[in-house]
Formats: sequence, C-alpha cells, structure tokens
Amino acid sequence: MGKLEDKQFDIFIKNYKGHISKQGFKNTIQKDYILKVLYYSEHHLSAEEITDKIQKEFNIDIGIATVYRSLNFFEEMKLVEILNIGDGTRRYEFKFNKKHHDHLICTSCNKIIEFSDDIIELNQIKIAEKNGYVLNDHSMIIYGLCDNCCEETQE
Amino acid sequence: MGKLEDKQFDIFIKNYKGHISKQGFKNTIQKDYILKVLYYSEHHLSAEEITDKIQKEFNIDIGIATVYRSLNFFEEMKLVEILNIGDGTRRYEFKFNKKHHDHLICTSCNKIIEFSDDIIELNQIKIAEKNGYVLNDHSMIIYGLCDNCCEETQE
DNA sequence: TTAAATGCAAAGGCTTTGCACGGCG
DNA sequence: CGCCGTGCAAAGCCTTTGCATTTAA
Repeated sequence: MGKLEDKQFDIFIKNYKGHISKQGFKNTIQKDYILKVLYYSEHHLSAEEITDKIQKEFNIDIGIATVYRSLNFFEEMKLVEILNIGDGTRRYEFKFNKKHHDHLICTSCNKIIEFSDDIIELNQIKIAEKNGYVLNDHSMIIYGLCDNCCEETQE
Repeated sequence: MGKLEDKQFDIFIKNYKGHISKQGFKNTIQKDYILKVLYYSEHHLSAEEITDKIQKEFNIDIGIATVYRSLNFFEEMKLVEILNIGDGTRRYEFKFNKKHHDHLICTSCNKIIEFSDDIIELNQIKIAEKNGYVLNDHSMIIYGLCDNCCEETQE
C-alpha cells in the first residue's frame, strides 16, 4: 500500500462517505475496512477471506453477517462486482473506476486472470440487440489450464 | 415428443447404455428418465424441476439425491452441462450432439436464450493463448431485459 | 435521541453424504 | 451372488435473517 495509492484511496473513501451520508446511511469502520481490503486486493475475495484479512491485517473482529450485508450494499451501489466461478462461493471485487473486464480461470489451481477484449465487448451488444434484449451486463469466464498447471500435467 | 425425435433418442440411449455397461456401471430406469427429460426439454432445468417432471409426466417417484448424483455423473461423462446463472441454483442441459452455445438471460423474468457467435468463439481461444492458458471451456452469459420485460417497464 | 448498523445464533436454500436396502448383471 | 445404485434423512456449505445491542449523526 504505497503512498500514491493511499492518497487515491483516501480521495475515494472521502467521496464515498459523503455520498453515503447524503443518502441517509451511516458510515462505519466495518464498511471502511471492507472497502480498504477490496481496494488493495489483487485477488477476488470471498466473504470469508475478507473477514479473515480484516482480522489478520488490522486485528479487528468483524461478523461475517456484516461482511455479507455490506457486500450486498456495495453491489447495489455499483462499487463492487460479484464473480461467480461456479464452485459455490461468490467472490467480490472492487469495481469503482475500473474498466470492465472478464475472467480467465485455471481449472486446476483456480488462478484468475483478468482480461478485456474490445471485439467481445462489441459483439455482445450486437447479440443482445439481435435477440431483442436491452443489454445490461455480461459475464464471460474462460476455463483452462494455466501455464504452471499445464507443465505439471505434462511431467 | 415426435416420432423422429423418439427414434433419435432411442439410438442415443442404446449407445449410452452400451457405453455405461462397458465401463462397469449399471443402467437404471432413474437415469433413463433423467436423460429423457433433459433430452426433450427446451429449457434449462434445475434438479428439483427434473424430479418434479419425472413425477408428473411419468408418474414415478425419484429421490432428489439420485437426481443430483446422476447429473454429476452425466456431467463427468460430458453428456450434460451445468449452467450457473448466479441465482444460487444450478441448471442442467443436455449437451450430447449439441453445438456449443452461450446464454442470454433476462434479468427480470429469467428467460434464457441460447446463441452462438463465431467471432466470440475465435477470440476466446486467442485470449487463452495470449495469457498462457490451454483452453478448456468457457461460459458467456449476457444479462439484459428481454423484449417483453422491456415493454412492461416502459408502460 | 433515534434510526441504522452490528454481531450472534438460528434459519434457509441448495447440494452432498452415510447407511441400509433394492436391483442390475 | 456381488456390487453398484437408490432413497431417506442427516449433514454441509454458503448466505440470509431475526433480534437485542451498539453506534453514528
């Protein structure tokens, strides 16, 4: 968490808090920590992982129910996106100010790589139109073996 | 369930049964009915829906545990594909002899349309390669409002 | 002060599993 | 007859919910 990033995060959180207040909600440290963990995380985290990280990195106990409630709240506010890779556990990622992207997942080690592809972005709009749908969102997950796991299976 | 289709299904099931026997598994009427329901279904069904359909259409009671076990079995045999639209319930569809396709889902009524797009198919291979992944499979879900639901919201 | 947020534990969905019994080969 | 498959009920896992308590504004 370098200095520049901290400044960026501070600007974001200040903005966020003002927004929250205006809407009649209340700011809490729990939400701050969840946002902080998500903001700085390079990975897509589950509710349990977020809870553990807050405990380990900030030495603060937080109920997992609060984490779930907050995450759902953030999702409604479009700050957070849910990633469902099909293993029964939802993962969450910070979305604000981030370009849309899709995911490439290793079926062996679960490593997740983000990618974005303009051609795919364009085509999904066309497909939605062609079928009479008004596009909302999309999720594309490519499953495969990452380079590491691929080497292992060849040995 | 027209005559032509019945013939097709009979051919399939005969083949399938031979295959099963060779592998040391046993054929059961339960599995037959599950395959039949999936084969003829135009929709993507949940385990519960499959169980209910077998009860209603064939008047046969089948334990939902058996349905789940069979579906997992069929998935391993690549006969069935799991569709995870993110609402917590897995849906299953017959895959055998069917071209790969993706899904367009209405976020209001959950209507599912299948589509396939060559450009997207091509691009996902490129993306996997570019990132050092060996492609396995992919799932693309486009979320939007279908024409019906779109009209309703405008009224 | 007072409405919203938290934390705990209980409840809720969906799916899996253990075990005794039934039925295919 | 041996073993796999089934059915039931219980357990598991992730997530949500009810309720008393705490806390921000």
